[in-house]
Amino acid sequence: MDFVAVCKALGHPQRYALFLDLLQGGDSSCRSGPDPESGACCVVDLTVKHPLAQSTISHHLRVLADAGLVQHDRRGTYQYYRIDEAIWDAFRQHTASLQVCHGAGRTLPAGRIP
Amino acid sequence: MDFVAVCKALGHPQRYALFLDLLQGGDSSCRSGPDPESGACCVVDLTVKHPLAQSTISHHLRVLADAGLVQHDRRGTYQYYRIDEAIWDAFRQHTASLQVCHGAGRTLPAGRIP
DNA sequence: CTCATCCATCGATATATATCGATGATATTT
DNA sequence: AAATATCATCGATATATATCGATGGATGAG
Repeated sequence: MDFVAVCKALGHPQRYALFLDLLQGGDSSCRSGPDPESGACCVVDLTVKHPLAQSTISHHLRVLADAGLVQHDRRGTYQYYRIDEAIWDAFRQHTASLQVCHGAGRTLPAGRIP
Repeated sequence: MDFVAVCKALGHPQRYALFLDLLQGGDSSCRSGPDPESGACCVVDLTVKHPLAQSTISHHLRVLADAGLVQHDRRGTYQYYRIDEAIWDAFRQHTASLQVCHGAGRTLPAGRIP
């Protein structure tokens, strides 16, 4: 899991919106069949819900996939996108692990100190 | 806390490195005085540790500050940068709250389903 | 006062990104 | 086979970002 790459992928409003949509399993306006339980979304559905051209949606999904956040598989002419939970969990865990160091024992090197 | 803005700020390798440095309180090579406990870093220290021009470091710190991740205060000619823990905690909490929806009760609208 | 240091800002340049429309590949339907 | 639908890729363009060196303001030291 490349933390910086994931941040970069999520650091764009439209892409984050797509990501949220996938996180929520595409909700009610997604016709994702034949396995609605999987929470997958196809590109047309996303194109309907987001104010972007189809090619732009496709591009953003590719960026998310390159960052590892998203998987996809074909079913017929449809391409179903879904969150890669392992990567997302790894991201969340890494984020949780990054804490401000409150240690008091740091040594200061010699030099001009204001 | 603007999640997308924070992600964008962290979605750059050098900026992430600076962020980690600040998280760790600047560690031993930071002469951050007069309050080493505060975990603050001044720009020169960061310039020494990172392979970037001073103006570039300054720029990245500004991006981090604009995202709310980082605070700074002057002491003499030095400018001390530190993590804004409240914002960072909010980011971590928000990240933790974003989970894949495993709900099974989604409704499917009428339409062509492959 | 004068000099040196810290550092933000400016100007310039190269690279990257976002976005669209058009095109074409693949698969399904008729 | 022909028509239709999904979707990735391509080409083009506009905008944004990263990076540097130079400049100058502010502050502390001598």
